[in-house]
Amino acid sequence: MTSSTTTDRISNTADELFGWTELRPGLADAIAQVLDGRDVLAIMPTGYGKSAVYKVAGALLPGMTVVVSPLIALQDDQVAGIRDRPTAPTAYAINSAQGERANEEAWREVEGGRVGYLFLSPEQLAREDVIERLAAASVSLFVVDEAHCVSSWGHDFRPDYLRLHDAVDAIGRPTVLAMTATGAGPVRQEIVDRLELRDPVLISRGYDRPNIRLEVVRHSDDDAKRAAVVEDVESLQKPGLLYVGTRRDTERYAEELRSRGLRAAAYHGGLGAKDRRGLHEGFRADEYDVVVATSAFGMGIDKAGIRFVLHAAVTESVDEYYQEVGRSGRDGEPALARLHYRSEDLSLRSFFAGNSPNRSRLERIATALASVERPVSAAELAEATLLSSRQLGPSLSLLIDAGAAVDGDDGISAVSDMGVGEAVAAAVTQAENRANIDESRIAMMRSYAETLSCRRIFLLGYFGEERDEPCGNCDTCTSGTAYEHLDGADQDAGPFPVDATVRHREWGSGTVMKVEDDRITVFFGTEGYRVLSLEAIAEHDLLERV
DNA sequence: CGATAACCATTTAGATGGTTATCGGTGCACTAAT
Repeated sequence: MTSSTTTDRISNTADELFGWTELRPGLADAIAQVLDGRDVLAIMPTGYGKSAVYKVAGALLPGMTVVVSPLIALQDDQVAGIRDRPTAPTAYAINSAQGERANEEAWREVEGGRVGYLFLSPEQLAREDVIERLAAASVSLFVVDEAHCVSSWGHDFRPDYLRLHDAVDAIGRPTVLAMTATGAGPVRQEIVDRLELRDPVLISRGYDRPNIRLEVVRHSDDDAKRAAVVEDVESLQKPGLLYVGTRRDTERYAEELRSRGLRAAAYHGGLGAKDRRGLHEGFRADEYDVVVATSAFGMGIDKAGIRFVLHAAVTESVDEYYQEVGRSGRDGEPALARLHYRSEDLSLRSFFAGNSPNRSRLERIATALASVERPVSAAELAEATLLSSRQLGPSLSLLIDAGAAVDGDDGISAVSDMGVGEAVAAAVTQAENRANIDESRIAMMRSYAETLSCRRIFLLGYFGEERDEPCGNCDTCTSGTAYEHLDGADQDAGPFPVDATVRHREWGSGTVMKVEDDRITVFFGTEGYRVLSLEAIAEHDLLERV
């Protein structure tokens, strides 16, 4: 429990080492819980100062703090930020970009016990040599920054995110702190499950951003949409961000905007590291009116005065949308989040969601697992199947998630009573489930774009915060339709309240995410978000509460 | 799925319309060639 001495130590350390005279609500609480040895999932908006949690807690704990950070550029910023405070404990990063010599120097400091914070990518933590050296050091706090990456990137793009719990165990199971700016219930649950957090404390602050005006403009014609987007950027107060769906569109829009005399730059993952850094810094220094970007632009952008975030294409989920939108108006001044929506744009997202699994790869892995006598490491398995770790990762996690392979303490093994054919079939089903979930997340994005209700009620409801009154600062409130479609009312009424666990005849168990007059939205583990009408539920006895 | 590039044919040489093919996001780490 938080004693006054703990409170004092926290505020003294925050002040003396980092110069913070006051910590925002929730931060001191999170620090106290970490010091108490509790795992913590902290959900706070970017710019809230949540890094203070691991900085202060890490300074007060005896050993080293390991921080898992998704981008090397982010690690550089974080290290530089800490080094700017001479009184703070020493910070180092270890990654492929800074060369052998710098890495070895960092390791020497780690071994000498002189490092306060060590920043690593999940890929580093998948290396055996890294784990051995960390296990020899004394790590007392393990931080997963931008923890939503576990859910959004772990499955296929960066599978090492799903194996972080192994790293935590192997270095002596320090306290785990996961932090992110956003996450609906299912995302939070996945973070907790995947990182294997133990009875975690959830600390969530500041979801609502009342100064951001929410708008959606619907289009049927692509050219008309493009024209409207360009016109918006011209007329709105700068600086701002324009998110588009493809790399090509970043160039196209940026060029068009430049031809109209605006300082516009295109940003996407295909640019070199140098260009990317230059653009970040230029944007921070107000050298651009607008950056036109794919979803690559964002994490680590800590700029207070962004006046608008426009979307010329829908995102893959409401989670991602809110994260991108949340980059505006961080100074508390009015800002605009406007989505230019065409239902056709959803198809690009569906294309990305529908990657079918590689059967022959699954077969090779399942065959190899069936033939080994003892549990093997992922590296051994890669060798045995002649697959690169990158090819192996996604297929392997499918097999594990499908229950066709076991990821135990001493390695990965097959499930004895399951044949190769059966294992592959289970993994394929698992992939279909995942595609269903991705598809349902896109469907929720469609719902947001097409709702006539108050958009803020919709968004906050999606993130599990109740609100009954229309916000007055979105387009549906202004047009009046929000007052004719009151979603948020009567949330507690009815047989299936929000957060209730339910069981569907076909889809298994799920959680009620949202309640409306005549229907409810439920998140199912295998299907994702589904909207069910209360009438149909009653008529066919579809759902029971458990 | 949808946008666009590439290709092809055409009541004759440049431009148009139709069909087919291709591509689309997010980053770590590592390697090989400069």
